Amino acid sequence: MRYLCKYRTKLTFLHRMYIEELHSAVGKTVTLKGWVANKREGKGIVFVILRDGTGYCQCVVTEDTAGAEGLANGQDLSLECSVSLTGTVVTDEKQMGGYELQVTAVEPIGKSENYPIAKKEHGVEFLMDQRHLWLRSTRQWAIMRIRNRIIFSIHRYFQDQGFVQMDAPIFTGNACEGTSTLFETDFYGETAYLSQSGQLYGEAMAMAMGRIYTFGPTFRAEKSKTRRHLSEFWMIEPEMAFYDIFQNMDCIEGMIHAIITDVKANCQQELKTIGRDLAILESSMKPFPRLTYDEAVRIIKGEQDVNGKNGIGSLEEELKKVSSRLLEVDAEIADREAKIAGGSLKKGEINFFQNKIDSLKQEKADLEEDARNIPQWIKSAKEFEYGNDFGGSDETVITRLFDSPIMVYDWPHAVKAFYLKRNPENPAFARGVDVLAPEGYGEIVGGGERETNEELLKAKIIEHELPMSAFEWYLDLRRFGSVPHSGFGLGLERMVTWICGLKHVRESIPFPRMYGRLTP
RNA sequence: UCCUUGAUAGCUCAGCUGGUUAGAGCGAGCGGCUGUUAACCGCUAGGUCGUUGGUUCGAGUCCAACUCAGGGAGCCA
Repeated sequence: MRYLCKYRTKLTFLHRMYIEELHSAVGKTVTLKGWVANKREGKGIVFVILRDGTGYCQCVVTEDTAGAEGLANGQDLSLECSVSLTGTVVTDEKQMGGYELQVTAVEPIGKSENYPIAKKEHGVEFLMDQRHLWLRSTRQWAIMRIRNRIIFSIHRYFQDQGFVQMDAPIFTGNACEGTSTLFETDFYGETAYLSQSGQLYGEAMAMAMGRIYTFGPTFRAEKSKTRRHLSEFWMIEPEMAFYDIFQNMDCIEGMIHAIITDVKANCQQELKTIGRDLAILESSMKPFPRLTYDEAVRIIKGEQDVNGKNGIGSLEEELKKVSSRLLEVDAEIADREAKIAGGSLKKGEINFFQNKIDSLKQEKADLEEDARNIPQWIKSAKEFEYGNDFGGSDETVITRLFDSPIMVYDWPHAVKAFYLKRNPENPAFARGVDVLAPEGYGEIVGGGERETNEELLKAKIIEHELPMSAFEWYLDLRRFGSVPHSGFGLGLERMVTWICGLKHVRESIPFPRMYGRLTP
């Protein structure tokens, strides 16, 4: 017995493989280690969908190949228990991944009883409470792998060009844009804040390195309950000496193109799993339209069309579509409920109808949400006052008209941050730039050219009622070798959300921290 | 902070204008069928209807307050 165990361990070790490597092992005997993602049973046969983090593979256990003990072990497997399966690799086009394992040995590792996440739709709150387990689901697996790829491609984009990565501090003493959205904490008796941006430190480092980027967590105590907000999120903030706002825009565009190219090349399976419409990613590979604030405002107010489409008009159309779809959904629900009530259906059909009704109800709830929101958006777009910053709804109105991200620049200086440079030709405007993602995703990047003049900066700091003393070191950057420079901040989670086409940012980060959510 | 929607079994939801022992499907347990891909058949267990108070002969259903959650505004990436 002891000998057998030793031998088996050695054999297991020798042939241990990851699912993504199976293409090189057709006809060979290998061992896969992972978790049971799904299981279907028949008489004398068990189908196990095994996942090991690199992919999914159907493994078939029969008495013929695995023996009576193997079959019994296979039958005992439960959802999400861990197991080591040894068997022969065969090709099977019907399977996800294209391969199947004909199992010869089943070695249970860790049990799993009453796994809470079922093969059925769940509510958001329930899933969020189970986030530590939800991450194992196929869809979440795919999203997290795409997130990983995006992070990697961002590093590569900047490293390839010679940018230096730097880490900005998390504890900060100064409030960058007022104190209302900062998390306060005690720092040896002093008040410290959790960083909401590494930008000012990035500027200092750019004067040392030329071009840098930060990549770290940022914290904002905004009590926002929307699909775009997190309290803790990751931001990439490049800062480039001797770049003006237009070179800055080139850099942003290049980065986003690099991310899309990389994700498309390396995450095909993942994109397919989440059902992402790739057309919008394709059309985002061209240069992004660059609009001034003035142009963007005209579009939002419906005074200017884009490719024959009107912003407000298209929202009104959308509203009509929502109402008519709502009627269809209601009719379909009523129809299916009547058929179930009719009593002539078999149990399996009732089950199928019930599932259908559940998802229709979900769609109905979403449509009703839209029906409530869209009129508000139309109203706020019509009433948009020149000179204001864009709100979420304004971004929705304008981005619906484009099939790629757009860049809006030259904002009224009064509504933007103190550190932005004025347009030398028209000081009413600040050289800020926002990148708005299409499909209503809104702002994914905010940035601009920085003010280089010490006196203008001081005036702005006073205007924003910020404590001058906290910015002395920052002003030093203008006193000693000030140069034109620019930078931007990319919200990683918003980027992931857009690339994956998610409904909500909470799925774009492993453990979201948001208003009302601190666990798990 | 404001607006809006909601809270009924482990999960997803019914429960119409207040009326005797609160329902379904999934999941779980047991048994049978099946090279299966969230659609097979049968049986069993499982709920003080978010909390508190009120109206009423009678409240899951009506009213008020609170708590929690979804979405939106503001603010932002």
